[in-house]
Order: sequence, then structure tokens, then C-alpha cells
Amino acid sequence: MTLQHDPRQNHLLAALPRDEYENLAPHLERVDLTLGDSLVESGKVMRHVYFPTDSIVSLLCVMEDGDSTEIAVVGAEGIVGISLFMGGETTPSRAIVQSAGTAYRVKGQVIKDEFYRAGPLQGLLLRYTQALLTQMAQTAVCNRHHSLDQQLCRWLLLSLDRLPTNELIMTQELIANMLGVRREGVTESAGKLQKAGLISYHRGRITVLDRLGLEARVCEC
Amino acid sequence: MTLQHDPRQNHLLAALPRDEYENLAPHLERVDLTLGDSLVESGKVMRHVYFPTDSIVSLLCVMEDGDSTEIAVVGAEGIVGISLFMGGETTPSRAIVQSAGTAYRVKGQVIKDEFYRAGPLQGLLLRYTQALLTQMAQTAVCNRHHSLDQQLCRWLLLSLDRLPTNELIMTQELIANMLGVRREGVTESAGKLQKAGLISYHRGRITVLDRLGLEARVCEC
DNA sequence: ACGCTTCCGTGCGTTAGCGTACAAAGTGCC
DNA sequence: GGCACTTTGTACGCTAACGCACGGAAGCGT
Repeated sequence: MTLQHDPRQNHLLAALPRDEYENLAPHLERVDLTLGDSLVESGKVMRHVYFPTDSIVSLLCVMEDGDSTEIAVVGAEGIVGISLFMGGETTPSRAIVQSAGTAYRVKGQVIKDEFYRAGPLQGLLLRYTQALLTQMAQTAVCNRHHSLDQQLCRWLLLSLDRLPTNELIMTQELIANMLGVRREGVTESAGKLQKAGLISYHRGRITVLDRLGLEARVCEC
Repeated sequence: MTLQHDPRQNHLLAALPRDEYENLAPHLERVDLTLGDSLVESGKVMRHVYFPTDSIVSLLCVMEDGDSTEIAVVGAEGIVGISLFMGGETTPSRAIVQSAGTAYRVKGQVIKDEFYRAGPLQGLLLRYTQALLTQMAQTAVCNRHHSLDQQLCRWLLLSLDRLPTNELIMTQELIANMLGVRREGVTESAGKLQKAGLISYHRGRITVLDRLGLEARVCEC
């Protein structure tokens, strides 16, 4: 039963007309991503773009001194490696696997060719890029104006939206890294949420109990 | 002498091959922008894209409660209204004129047609969009990790890069609005810079005296 | 059962930036 | 010159988040 791993679980691939998809299909290579994998190293040349199906990837912006911040999250609704078709083969950001799972990748040249043929794929990718821009803007303003509590809620929801279950495998340390804050800060905020009965976590395993409760706490972002 | 107002002062237009440019030229409409003008209201439908020549435009992300943050700055090197050709006719961000000057605008439909003809303009716009993404990422990480002092330096330099002179017309109040911080905070930071002899300002008129000094203080962003 | 490592809790003092309030200085208008 | 308005300076208490340091607890291997 390979249906469990259909590339068309990715929404962009699913939105392609059948013939276009058949065209691309031979170039799709399945990869299993494990937590912490780095798909794109900041500044390095990229060879593939990735279409996540049941995995989640975080886009981080890393600075010279090692500090970093998550600028966007990509799941089955998107694609990792935008800059390949946007022009310029490097990005200033790093892409880290935030939730283990599967993705399908295609060679950079293939996606470029498809993109510049100006078919339906192009429109899809452009619209997704636009959505990504929006997400980044939200992140920026949220970083500026909202409390860590709210940002944590937002982060949990962003992840939850891209997950089939309500369980995240993720230590507080890692979350802190993504958000660009202290680990202790996450401990504290997560403690509040746990006390409020919204989540329960245990050694790198976070279960969301009350999604609506989280939504009530989160900012509009 | 209309050379002072040549659309090709905009770098994107300047990079077009002559025939492509001649194609577009009849649709270019000159507009004079004054400080504080709003080119794009968050959520509203856009009718034009703008190519600034000697004006500067700030892209702000505004929230429901009125708080806002600048997410990018656009000058002669770019274009305002990306989402028109990226798909989706609205943006979540607002575009405010930060420095008065001239820009050339074209109707949304025209730029779309040109874009989807997949000529040289398309590549230029895509690459610029990629650059914008990078700028936004930098802004996000800078918001998170750097002091107001550094952010102010960065902001001054970003503006300076897009200006023919070393004088900015901009009150501290407005800067604070852009950066999404308190006015008093800007007063304080600006005071430090003034004491250090890097800038001098006076009632909405900031003169940069020592650009290298600013660069020494700013973060890598 | 033992030790090791990872993960989480907690408790300091410190600091950057916020909110508020008000004073001073420059500008323009009559 | 007088008056209203804008812009900038300053002060004070407050809070969120930081940096650091430690202690405990859960899991893992042997």
C-alpha cells in the first residue's frame, strides 16, 4: 500500500492538472526527513526543491553569532527552496526539519524548466511565494509586539495546522531555538499553558488538549 | 529638461532591454509622492504598481490594534505592489511614502500582461522579489535580537542607501512608528548618535555626518 | 542497579524597552 | 510680540525577557 506516501498529499502537487503532474512525476524522488535535518544551509548552493507531505520544515534566519529566528513554517501546503526558481541559487536562510516525515524532491534544473514553461505550476508557485511573504510579515510584527506566551501559542498552532495528529515531538530547547528566545522562557510559558489545561508535555512530546483554548490566547497573527 | 525625471532612474526599468522598455513606456505614469502618502492600504485592492525613482517607500505590516512594524524599504532599486503579479490582489501590508519624491506607476493589468509574457521583466521582478524576501528575513531577525540603537542605525543606513543626499526629512515620531517602538526610545537612541557625532538632527531633519561610524555600530543585517 | 545524558523546573539579579506624564525648545501664524 | 502647535528631552516606576547557575527527574545503556 503505497498510497500512504502519495506525493499528491502535498497541496501544490495536488493542485496540478493530471497531465502536468504526470509530467513531473518521474522526477519526484521520495526522501524521509528526520528531525533536525538541514535541507538548506544558509549561503550554500541548493540542488533540490522539496515538497513536504507529512513533514514540517522551519525556515530560519541565522546570524553570524549563531542567533537565529524562525521566519516561516512550511508543511504540505508549500515547498522549500523557493529561491531556486525565483532566481539566485542561495538563500540567507536555513531550512530545518521540525517534524520528521516524508517529502518529495526534484532537481533544481527540473523545477526551473517547469517553472519557466509558464504552465499552471508557475502560477501555483508564485501564489505560494506570496503567501510565504505574508507569513513572514506576520512573524516579524508578532516578534515585535507580542508576548512570548502568545508567540508560543501561535507557533503551536502553526505546527498543529500542518500535522495529522495533535502531538508534537519537540523539546523546549528546540522550540526556543526556533523562536529565537531563551529555553527558560519557553519552560515558563509552556508551564502556564499546561496549568491552564491547554497542552500537556513530557520530555519532548507535546500534546495539544484544547485547540480552541490556544486560539483564544493567540494574537490575530 | 525632463531628464531629471527619467523613469529609468529606477533600476528595474533601467535593466530592461531598450525594446522592452519602449514597450512599457507609454503606460508609465509619473506621480509625485509626498511624505505619508499611502500607496497600498492593507487589504484593499491595488490598481497600480509603483517604480520609485527618487522616492522611498516603506512596507509596513499593520495589526488590528494599530501597532505596526516596517518589514521592508523600497527605493529606486525596486517596485511596490509585488502581489499584483504574484497573484492575489491584496496584501496584508501597507505601503507608506517615507521620503517624498517621484515614482512611475503602471496599471495592474499592464504589468500582469508583461509579466506573464515571460520576457526579461519577469526575471527581473522575480529576482527582486527574492531580494525583498531576504530583506524581510533580516528585518525579522534584527527585530528579535538587536538593540534599538542598532536597529536605528540599520534604518538610517537603509534609507541613506536610497537617497541622493545625506539628509532625511523624518521626525522621531515617524521613525518610531516605522520601527514599531516608542517615540522616546528613538529620542534616546538618536541622542546617543548625535552625541557621538554621527548624525545631527533638528526638528524632523536628520543629517548623517559619519556614515562609516554608523556602519561600525550597526549589526550585520 | 548503576551511572550518564537529556530534558525540564526554579530562582536569582540585571537590563532594555514600555507607559505615562510633563517640561522645554523651536516654528508658524496672526 | 503673542499664541498655538509640533517636536524633542527627561524622569520614574514597571514588566518581560535575559544570562546564569543549579537541582531534580526521566529515560537509556550496560
